[in-house]
Amino acid sequence: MEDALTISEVADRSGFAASALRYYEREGLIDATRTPGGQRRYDRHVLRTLAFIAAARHVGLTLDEIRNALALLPSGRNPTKADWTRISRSWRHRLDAEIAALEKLRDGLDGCIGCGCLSLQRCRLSNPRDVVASRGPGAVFLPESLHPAGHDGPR
Amino acid sequence: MEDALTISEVADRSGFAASALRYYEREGLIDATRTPGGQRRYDRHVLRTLAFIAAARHVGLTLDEIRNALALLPSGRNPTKADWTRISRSWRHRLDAEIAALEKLRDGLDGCIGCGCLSLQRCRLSNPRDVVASRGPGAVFLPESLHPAGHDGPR
DNA sequence: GTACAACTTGAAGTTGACTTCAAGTCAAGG
DNA sequence: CCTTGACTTGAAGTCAACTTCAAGTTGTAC
Repeated sequence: MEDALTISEVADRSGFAASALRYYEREGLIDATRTPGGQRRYDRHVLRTLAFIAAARHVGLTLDEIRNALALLPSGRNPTKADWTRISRSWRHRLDAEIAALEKLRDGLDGCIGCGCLSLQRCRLSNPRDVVASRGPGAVFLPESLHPAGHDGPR
Repeated sequence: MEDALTISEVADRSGFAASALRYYEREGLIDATRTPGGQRRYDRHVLRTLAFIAAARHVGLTLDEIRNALALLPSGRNPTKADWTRISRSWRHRLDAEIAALEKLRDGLDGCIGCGCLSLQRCRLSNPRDVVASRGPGAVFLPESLHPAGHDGPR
């Protein structure tokens, strides 16, 4: 069958580096069969999974979250359109939340930093929950909906 | 003068861990004077800078970018409202761009993954720049293999 | 004047998502 | 059969943005 793709073919077609594909396999996000000699061979099916992973990473999901999402796919049969729709639906919420948070931040800019009132005590920009850190280390400010800096796509 | 804050006071008031404040100082984002014994003392002014840093991190700027932004502030006098406005203006663009990208992604979800057409060749979700490797032979992995399941609309 | 919390430093550790490397093995064309 | 490029592995390196640690010093309350 012509279904068997080598790792470099998958790399070329998916845009992921071969090393990333091996990493994803170790992490349990994709799988591959092996030739008698031990080299990986991929079903074309993996390209769709990789497209999903790329989009999910784009949205800011961690590999851990993506693994969980992929676990919702049926293991036996090929995923249907409804399957993909179901697991991508949660992104909607995440995206909506992120967009809302960013818009709030943007609108806050004009009223808060823009007006020069940037105050730790009052400003919801820098202290959105008005919670002063007695909580754990770091990242007190960042609502979870926002992905931290260093948002890099694949490759 | 009551302007001199210890590192733990600044930590409490800003929400940053003391270790982060030392790190930011090493990285040139904030500065501190020293007691004769070598302990840090901060001007209250630093709280505003930290609020700026927190908000900027929130937007997704790297410390490097933030350092550059802070460099635009006048070094001698206290920053005025106009100064903060000026350097935060670029965030507007960044935020607008991020929001636009997320909205595009979200809207793409319904049309792209949502409809089950998730295709590496065409989908702007996974292939946002429309950079296609060699225009391969046709629809290699278009959802022929997928069940033509009932049309469940988005949402 | 002493106890003790708060502070100091440099170095090393952490996390996530990979990449790079070294040294060896496999697959396919001629 | 031979060559050559693609592939394999585990280990180690990278990056940002910190945190943690160990060992020693300072500030201040009593």
